[in-house]
Amino acid sequence: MTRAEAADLPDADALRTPDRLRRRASRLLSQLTVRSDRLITEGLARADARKWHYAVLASLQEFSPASQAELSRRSGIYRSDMVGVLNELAERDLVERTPDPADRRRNVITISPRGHRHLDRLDVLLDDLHDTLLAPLDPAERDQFVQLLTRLLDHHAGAS
Amino acid sequence: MTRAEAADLPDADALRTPDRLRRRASRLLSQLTVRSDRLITEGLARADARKWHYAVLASLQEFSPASQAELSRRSGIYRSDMVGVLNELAERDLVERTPDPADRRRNVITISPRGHRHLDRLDVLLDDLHDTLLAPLDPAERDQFVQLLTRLLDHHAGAS
DNA sequence: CGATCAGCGTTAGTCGCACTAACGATTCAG
DNA sequence: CTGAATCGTTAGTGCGACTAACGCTGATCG
Repeated sequence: MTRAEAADLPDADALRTPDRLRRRASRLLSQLTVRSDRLITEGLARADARKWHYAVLASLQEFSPASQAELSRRSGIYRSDMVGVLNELAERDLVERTPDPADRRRNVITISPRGHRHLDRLDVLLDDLHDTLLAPLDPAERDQFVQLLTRLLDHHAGAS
Repeated sequence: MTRAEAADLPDADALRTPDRLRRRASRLLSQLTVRSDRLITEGLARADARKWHYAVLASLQEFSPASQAELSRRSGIYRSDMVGVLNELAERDLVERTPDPADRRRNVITISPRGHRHLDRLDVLLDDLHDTLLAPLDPAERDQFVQLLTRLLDHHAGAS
């Protein structure tokens, strides 16, 4: 019944990881995240998109036009990196960037119709990718998992 | 009762993240992992250690002396990076590295008495760090969390 | 035996991501 | 009016996962 029955495998545990290691939540998290990131990144690449595109477009859809700094705060992307992301989005005509007449330090970022359609596509794509990511879990467990992650993240999202 | 009562905060949601984003397991994972990694790394640094030190020492403790390649497979550390880790461990006299007379390609890595003691210290340190990492969860939830992570990781640990 | 292929330890280097520092320009606060 | 804060932007750091290639050794097999 157990794995011990596989006695015909000579040195089957040659690549076994010590339990001490396997049980550590920190390790499980980072290992799983590497896989998750790869899955998502490759999936989005097939749609000529990156994770940040989604983050910015989603933020824009929910909170109408916004400045770059505001998008940065909402999406968690550093404003130094936001520049490049918006360049890519503007190249693809998913977003329009115009100087703010009311405050000439700011840019006003607006999501375009193409941007909306693209976001919709990314949403179904991501649903799909998350379906394979969470494949071994049934719906209730997926909710639980997301809920646990959310609680942990919220708890550690305060002061640095 | 709800957060809506905080009406005295003028534009309280200036840094709010769209729900679309917050719910994605992939995003929760990577965000949480950044925090978790930082917590662990900083905690271990205070004991003059790194994550990999623990991984290697734990592997050694469970599977007596081993070659570098074997340690690499068990711990998930690339053998190109294993070199540096073992240098650090050897510097600290936590590990001994000697050429294998039986197979002159290999090195035989042995954990020293100091290494055992160090590993024990790291274990309690990590227990502590994980306690703060998982602080918002009660014991049952922590088990659940680890179990869900394990199932997901096992599922995605196959062919790459 | 000899040739070939695989595994070992090591060095070097790539790529992407989170993050910092500093800049000129603008706006806000005292 | 002066100093502080905010904005967009450029450049660069540090680190973790990962690849490529090397010289050496050992195993395989005709």
